Amino acid sequence: MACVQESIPGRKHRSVTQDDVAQKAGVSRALVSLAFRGAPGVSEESRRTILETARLLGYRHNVIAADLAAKTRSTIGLYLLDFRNEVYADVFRGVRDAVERSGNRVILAVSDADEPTDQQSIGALIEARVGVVIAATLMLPDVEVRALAQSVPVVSVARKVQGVDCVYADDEAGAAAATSYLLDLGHRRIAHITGIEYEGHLLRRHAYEAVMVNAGLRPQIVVAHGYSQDVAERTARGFLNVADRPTAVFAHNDEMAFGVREAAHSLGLRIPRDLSLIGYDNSRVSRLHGIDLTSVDQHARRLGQDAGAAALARMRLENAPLLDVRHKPDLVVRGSTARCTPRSRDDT
Amino acid sequence: MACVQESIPGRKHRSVTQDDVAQKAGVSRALVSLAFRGAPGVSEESRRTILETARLLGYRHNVIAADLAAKTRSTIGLYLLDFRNEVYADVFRGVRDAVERSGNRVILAVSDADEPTDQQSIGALIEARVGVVIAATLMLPDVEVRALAQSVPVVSVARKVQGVDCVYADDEAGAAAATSYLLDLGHRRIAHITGIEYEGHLLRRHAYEAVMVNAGLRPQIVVAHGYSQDVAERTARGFLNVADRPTAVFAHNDEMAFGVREAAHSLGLRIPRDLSLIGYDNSRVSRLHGIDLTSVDQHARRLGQDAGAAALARMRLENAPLLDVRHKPDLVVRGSTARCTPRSRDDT
DNA sequence: ATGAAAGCGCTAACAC
DNA sequence: GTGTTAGCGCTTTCAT
Repeated sequence: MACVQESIPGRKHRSVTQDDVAQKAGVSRALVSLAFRGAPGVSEESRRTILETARLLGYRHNVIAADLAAKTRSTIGLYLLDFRNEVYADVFRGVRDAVERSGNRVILAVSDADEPTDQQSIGALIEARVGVVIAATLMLPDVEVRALAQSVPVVSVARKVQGVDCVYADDEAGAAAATSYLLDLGHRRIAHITGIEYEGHLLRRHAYEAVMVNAGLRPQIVVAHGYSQDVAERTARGFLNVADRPTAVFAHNDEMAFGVREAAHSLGLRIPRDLSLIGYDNSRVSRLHGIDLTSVDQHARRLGQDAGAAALARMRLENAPLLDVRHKPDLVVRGSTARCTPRSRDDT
Repeated sequence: MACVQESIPGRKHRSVTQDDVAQKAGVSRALVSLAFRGAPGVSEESRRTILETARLLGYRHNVIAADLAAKTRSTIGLYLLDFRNEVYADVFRGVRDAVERSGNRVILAVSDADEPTDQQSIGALIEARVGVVIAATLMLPDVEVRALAQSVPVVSVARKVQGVDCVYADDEAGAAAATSYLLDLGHRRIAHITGIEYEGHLLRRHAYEAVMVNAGLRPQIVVAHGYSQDVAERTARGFLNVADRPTAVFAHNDEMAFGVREAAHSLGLRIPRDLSLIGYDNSRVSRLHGIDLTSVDQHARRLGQDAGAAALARMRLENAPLLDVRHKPDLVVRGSTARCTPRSRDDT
């Protein structure tokens, strides 16, 4: 959301300062500063007069200048991969839950799952002098993430990266559960649709492959040019429109599952009669009547909460031991999955 | 997302400064500063050496300190009412479209449509010394908004407020179109579900009332305790579960429409056979197969873009004339609305 | 074209 | 308890 170059100069201003308050109240700046932070060493009387005159003058504490003077950084930078995917709104809400009452600001950098801009976005956060970066989800290689972590502590959400704080769900377990469930329903031609490859997020794909191979089946992996509904829809129109199409699809996330769903419908395939479908994220939409999508819940809001807490902790103790929080995802079965029937498996 | 009180002190740091660069390059700080902003009055040679040593040292421009020194404010504060409602993610993306390449940061304050916290959230933005506040959507009374605008210029999105920059869609036109469409389909018992009252956002409701009264019909307005799907669902279970239930519902927004939809289904009512439904926002979900919700599009991303542009303009020219951008909303007809049949209108 | 000095609004030592 | 003195990292006159 920001970059170096030519910035609009910004609004000139003249605001009420601690000096103004000090003069009006007949005390020194320092005392005003102390009073305002509830620091000890200020008499009840002074404190009261100071706070009162401050209110009268419309003074507001300048956290920016305070950070500069104290050589601290109290703002948290939050990087979100994509706002079209509800899961990131959930992460945001989780972070907010955790940070809300702490008095720390959050500044945002949002990227795009079809054309990620991690480097640049995180750069902007660093430029804005954030104390910690919470990143959900980084597509950079692990080495690059560690490099970034040299400039500022990073809390990686939904992806494990060696060497930085991590909060994530067990993707392998989630993907394995989804794939196994489809196998149990009798499906044999099960495809997996995913997006651009990047280190550390091949876990779902690998787990799917492992389960398939283990069952003596041939994995069918379709790699789309991104992770959005649109991209998935275009891609799915291709691989669903063939004679030996899969009878079930496990999608990398709900967004992509929705794309597959739209494509299926436009091809006259009905879910789950002709095609079983599983998504990932258990988004609110997946729960709607008429959508009813079987999905894996990675409890994104919870991840956000933990990440927020981790960020605050990292702020206080620069050298605390690295965090590695792994949650267990849950498969939520709904109506988009059904037994494989002759109708769906018209080849056998 | 932030408040005054007891903030976590923040991370101590020690970063590379312009001083470091100046020393290493054998010039003065001032020159480094100039060089870095591409200001005139620096020889090509100096500029090159400075930029090069900066890169070597890993120097990053400190926009925070720069703003302080220059007495400017280059950060934009963005207030969003609720993240569960996709429309606000769209506004965000619009703002980003507009601000992206300008080099200005955006800091966020997100509230909750069921328990709004406008005052506090905007306060936090002011505390963070933003140059402009873009607010979507404020629930404060107009007077209060104008009061806030004393501290910092406000761009109101999706709501018209006299005395500040505004970017919004014509709610009366949108609501009238929706209501009229239901009338045209033969519906007579048309309910409108909306949330907590607040000044300036009664427009949809008023337009609905006007159209109904004009057609000689009795308006049925249901006021829920918020604007979310959950709240709407609970409320709808009540007013749909009666003998002379409405045959059509016009909801304040898509979120509420989804709530009504869930309630209807849980009561065994089918859409549109037993109940016609219209939402507001034309969200991505409304377009999904199986949802297919008739809705009014207020082009939220576009609103965000205009608001972002307005904010940047306001930063440069404090005293530019006030903006008042009104867009035309569009009714998008889908499958959730149908002619009123004896089946749905079992009373006539 | 370059440097010196002052100051943005605040905090942090240390003195009184 | 309260005031004084230095800065934080940067921009901005104003000299040179």
